Amino acid sequence: MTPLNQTAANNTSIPGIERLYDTDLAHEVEFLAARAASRGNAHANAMLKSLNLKVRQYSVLSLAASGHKPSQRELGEFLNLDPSQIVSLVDDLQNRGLVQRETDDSDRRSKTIVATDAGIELYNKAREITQGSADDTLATLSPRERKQLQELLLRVAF
Amino acid sequence: MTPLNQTAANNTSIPGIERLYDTDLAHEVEFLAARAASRGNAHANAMLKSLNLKVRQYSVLSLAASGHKPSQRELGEFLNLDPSQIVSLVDDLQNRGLVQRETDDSDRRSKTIVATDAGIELYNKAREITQGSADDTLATLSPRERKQLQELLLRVAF
DNA sequence: TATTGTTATACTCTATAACTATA
DNA sequence: TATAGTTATAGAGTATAACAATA
Repeated sequence: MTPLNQTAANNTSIPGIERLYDTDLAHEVEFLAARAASRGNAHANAMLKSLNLKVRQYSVLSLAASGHKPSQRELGEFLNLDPSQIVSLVDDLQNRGLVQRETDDSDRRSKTIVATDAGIELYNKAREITQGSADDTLATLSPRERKQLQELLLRVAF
Repeated sequence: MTPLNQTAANNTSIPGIERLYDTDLAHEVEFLAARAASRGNAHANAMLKSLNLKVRQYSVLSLAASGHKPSQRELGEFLNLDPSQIVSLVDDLQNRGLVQRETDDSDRRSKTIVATDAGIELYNKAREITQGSADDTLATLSPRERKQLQELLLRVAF
């Protein structure tokens, strides 16, 4: 519980939030993940604004453009979103001509979401932007460390 | 763009979202961080319900109990929250007798947030719960990997 | 003038339940 | 009876601007 970086020349408490790096909270993996994700999300949203996309929509578009023909239920499960949220996300992308709903012939309740040509084109632009955004957010990591982080998160995320 | 795990005996597409592990999105660090954080947050919220706390409130309580006497502005910066959100979080905790506002004598605009005895007591219980929650969420990692993840996230989170 | 906390407000996101069509 | 998608709605979270007190 002693503050970090206290020197003889500066024995008053350190100004700014660096002071709080010393707390229990700042050592909790879950807190750090949430903060990192929140920052990354905010930065990506800001950069995607040029395409009138948010990270949420970009994620759906990405899966729609993957060729795997996910159903709405699968999108919801993969993105940790409620089915009703998927409806409005897909509605929006469909109204913009970026994705299409196709009823699954083997189960006519289910609708698979696929990107249109325009959707794929926009996705390619968006992907460059999000990659740039991630480069910014993860700039403090070496390529090897970034790969390590990716692999560790993959095992926690699913 | 070829699906994973396709065998001769199973050359139709794999059911379930595992099919989507093959996508670009599933390899994006930012997406994985967001999903991991979302899951961890949901699980911790569910477990903290027994103390009538949410992760947000727990975070404020933790910093209030740290002995570092953070101001509301510092809480907002550290937790990536708007000042007005801090007001209502602190209001709530204060109404429950868990934290107190103390006006900073060196700058009478600023209010430092400190935990009461009851707040510290509840925090100790809550901390055990969140540790258990993190143990669940991070169960797939070895202690060494967990430490690695913590250190990598720390460098991305701030 | 600028900053801290506060209030008010609008907006977005989230969670829930009920409904339909299919299975 | 159960499931995928849809709709409606209430609740929680977020973002913005304006204000009072203080610097």
